Amino acid sequence: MKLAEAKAQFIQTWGSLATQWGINKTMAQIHALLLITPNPLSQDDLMEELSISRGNANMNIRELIDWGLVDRVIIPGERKEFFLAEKDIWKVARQIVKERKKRELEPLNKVLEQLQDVEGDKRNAEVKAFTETIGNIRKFTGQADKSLDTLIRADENWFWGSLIKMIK
Amino acid sequence: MKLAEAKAQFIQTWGSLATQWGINKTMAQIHALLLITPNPLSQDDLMEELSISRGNANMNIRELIDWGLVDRVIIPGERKEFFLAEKDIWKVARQIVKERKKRELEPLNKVLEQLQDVEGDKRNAEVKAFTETIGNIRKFTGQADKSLDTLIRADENWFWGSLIKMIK
DNA sequence: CGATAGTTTCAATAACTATTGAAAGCTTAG
DNA sequence: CTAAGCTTTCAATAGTTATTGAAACTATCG
Repeated sequence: MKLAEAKAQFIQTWGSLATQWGINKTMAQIHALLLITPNPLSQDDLMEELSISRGNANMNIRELIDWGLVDRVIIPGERKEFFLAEKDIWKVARQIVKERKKRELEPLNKVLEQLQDVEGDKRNAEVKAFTETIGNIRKFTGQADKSLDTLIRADENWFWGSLIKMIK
Repeated sequence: MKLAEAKAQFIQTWGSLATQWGINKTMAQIHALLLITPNPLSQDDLMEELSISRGNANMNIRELIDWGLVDRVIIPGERKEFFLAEKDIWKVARQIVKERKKRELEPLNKVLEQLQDVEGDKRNAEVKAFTETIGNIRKFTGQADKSLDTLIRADENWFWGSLIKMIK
């Protein structure tokens, strides 16, 4: 397979995978392109390679920076801004976990906490089923919360190493 | 908080969380309602409680069954079909991981494998960066694949227990 | 075998989300 | 200061995905 073809396929695969995870396709494609490009790219480079508009490029670059996956780079002598992605996939994964945890798991935990105490007779089957389910979900999300914190702080070798040892 | 209100909030929270993960809102809401309901519900019950159409209900119930999260239940003397959700959240989570792994991670691994060998000079910076990134992603997804398999097979206490011991 | 209760399908439509592109806003160099 | 180069915003529009509802289908009962 030729490089250009392989690049295109990677960008497109990454983009469609992202949509299945509630992530904007363009955002994933920009990220994919930056991941496989050794040097920083300008907004115009991204627009051209991916055939996207200025506004779209701008918005999604900003989002990627906000997620901590891409950095702005200044190249001396150039007026334009350039962009560079973190290449260490383990760091990328941890960063994504960290952000999604903050944006989703933590708010969910707050809601569940409020739902834990409903008024009503505890002997009523409906009330009982509700509080029980919410309680179990809370237990689960609470454990997930702690474990993800550890994972976020973890060093690659330590984490996979321990997990693999634990598995055997 | 009153039960009815709490139920409604849980259903709506679960539904909007789902959309952030590429899961259909109605599917998540039906699942949420079945999770907090002790007895099996009919399609008509679901349609009424969630104010959704027959077609929508039918389609998403089928999808939930397909994901292994909901079971069809026959109640003697009743002509209708009833539906019941698995209440053990740990089992639910494992089932979701199992399905997403099968539907997404495994196909991704196949694509990455093909992308691994591109033609061209290995000393070329572009070729080098590409093969290196793809290689790293493969290493990562390969490890994730194995670890998820273990997690899927794992028993709750064993898994969290070991993870917590490992963390400390 | 109808008649009836229940289920499934699917084309039309609605709702939602992403994308464009032109205009406004900055920033820097001269 | 102001013109040129570059970035950001946002209302309009396109594209995508979800939902409806009526018709077709299937199973069950007397």
